[in-house]
Amino acid sequence: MTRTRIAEEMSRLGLRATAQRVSVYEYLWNHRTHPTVDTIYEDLLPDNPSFSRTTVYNTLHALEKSGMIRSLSIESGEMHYDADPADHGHFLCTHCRTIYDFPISAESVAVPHGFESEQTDIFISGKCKNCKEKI
Amino acid sequence: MTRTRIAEEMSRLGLRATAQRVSVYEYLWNHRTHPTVDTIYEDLLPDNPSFSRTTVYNTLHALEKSGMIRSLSIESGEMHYDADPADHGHFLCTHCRTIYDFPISAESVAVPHGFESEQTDIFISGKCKNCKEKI
DNA sequence: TTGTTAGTTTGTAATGATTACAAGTTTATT
DNA sequence: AATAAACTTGTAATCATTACAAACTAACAA
Repeated sequence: MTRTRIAEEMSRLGLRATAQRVSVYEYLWNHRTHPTVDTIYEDLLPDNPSFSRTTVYNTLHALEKSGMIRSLSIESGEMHYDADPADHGHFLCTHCRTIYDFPISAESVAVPHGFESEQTDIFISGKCKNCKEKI
Repeated sequence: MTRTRIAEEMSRLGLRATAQRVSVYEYLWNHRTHPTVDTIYEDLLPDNPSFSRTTVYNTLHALEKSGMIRSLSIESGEMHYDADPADHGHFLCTHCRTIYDFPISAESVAVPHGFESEQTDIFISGKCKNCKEKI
């Protein structure tokens, strides 16, 4: 996704497409590892020396509110971020700490009658295929 | 559940059944509201003046490790605790902040082939029935 | 163009949940 | 009773996140 298209998408959602915001989203789009605020900040800093950690926080909150991205509290401690806001599950390997995406079926998310679901998080932790074979 | 039976269960799992630990578990057993560390601490303090917040943390970690309870990171910020370790979903009402339990079906937890699931968390947030009707 | 205003960025300081640690206490075992 | 291991407690540190205020930037009107 080009920076121009990212900027257009932000404008469409009523967000000012500042250089910093575009950079954060571009980073998330290109790094599907569900990075933390700190990883994003540290990786973007070399190319944007004036970058502030607070800007990363502000941007992520704005993007999440507008629905462009999704936050994952799959680990206690730090938040992770995902450029894909569509419904899918997340698997955290307790050995290598990798977070994997996986598809979920519609019936997975059946809430009780009368309840209105706004956001669904399916977090599973365990051993991933790689680690299971290596250990 | 009596304190004696709680103590027996702890011993069975290789945990020392101290008065403090039994109190924490007894509290969780009787309060199915998924309380936070601070709520547990504040509520138990009047009857146990020497109680320490650190003991609540230590106890909850020990109980979780042994499988007697479950921790929920359904809200960023504070951890919630649940006396029921069996698989079930949690619904957080974004209006009244109540956390509801709900049943989940077996197919909800289908991880990719080769992956080994150790823990499953299904968190849904939205408006609960009560709040939807009142608003 | 210039001025005005609202929105954004940035750095620093505060907050608040959690963990680290060490000294004291309790429990299980001999 | 003696000993060692486990547990409790209070205090101090840690660390992600938020609050805040000043500087900056973009949009828009006169």
